[in-house]
Amino acid sequence: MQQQYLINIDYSINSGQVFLWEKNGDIWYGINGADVLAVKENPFQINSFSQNSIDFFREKDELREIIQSITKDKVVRNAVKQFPGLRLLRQDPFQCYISFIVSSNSNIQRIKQILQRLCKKFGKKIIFEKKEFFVFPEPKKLANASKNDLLNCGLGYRTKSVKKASLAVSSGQIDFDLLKKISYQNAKKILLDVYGIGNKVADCILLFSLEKLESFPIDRWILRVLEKNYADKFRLTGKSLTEKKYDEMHEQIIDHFGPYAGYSQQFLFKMERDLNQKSWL
DNA sequence: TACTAACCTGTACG
DNA sequence: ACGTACAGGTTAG
Repeated sequence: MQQQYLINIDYSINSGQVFLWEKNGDIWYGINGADVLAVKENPFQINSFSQNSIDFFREKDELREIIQSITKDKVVRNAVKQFPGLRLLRQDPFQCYISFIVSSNSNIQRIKQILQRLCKKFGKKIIFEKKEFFVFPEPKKLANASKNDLLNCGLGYRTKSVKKASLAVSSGQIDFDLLKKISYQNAKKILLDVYGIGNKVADCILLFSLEKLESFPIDRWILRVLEKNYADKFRLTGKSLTEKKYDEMHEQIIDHFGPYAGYSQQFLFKMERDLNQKSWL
């Protein structure tokens, strides 16, 4: 019964958490901050340019306990069964932060395109396993970028958000190490002060890069899952998700799914998008 | 407090 | 082909 706690790289990469990944043969290559990762399965193996081990695939998570904890109903049970080995990923915080600011009102293909352009224009070029990569730019670099250069990356109206958010980091207003240490609620409050970050984006950053596993990003896909399967359980009044409603819903979600709710979100999200045959990377 | 339109831009439909 | 809607949301009013 250990089998189901192995890691499935395809599921994990293709679940909307990351954008700067490419598959080459049976090896996935991905940008993670200033680092480049190379990953393959059977057996699972990960190499990195930096040689630092950051447990990107959260191999040390107690999946057995987590899965048991989130399996509170048959919907999650099905999703977990359908995607064995799907993992949350531990991302570089700054890259994650910018990625999800860029994701607003956009789609995966375009998000990827924009982020690739940012890397190419502002990131350092490195050679890893005989291949050329452009890593993710440093906060300072994006904070100092000209409006025009950013626009040329395809950011559109998100240019202002990216610039301000980068400045917030380079100036020290946003300190990811600190955010990791404090509570979910407090860290979220701080993130929400940044222009361009709302509830959903904040929750993505907290879940995917700041160790807040109780975070449960609610986007239109998850909303669909909840409406379809949990209409009786969670209050879903009205059309739009106002800030207050988002908070209320999160509270009900934690009550139901527990402290690892973020993992349940990832399974449900993956399931719903696959069901609708939406494309990934 | 609750609700809506507007927002850059590429791409998928009709 | 060519216009229009829509995309993992946020902000301003």
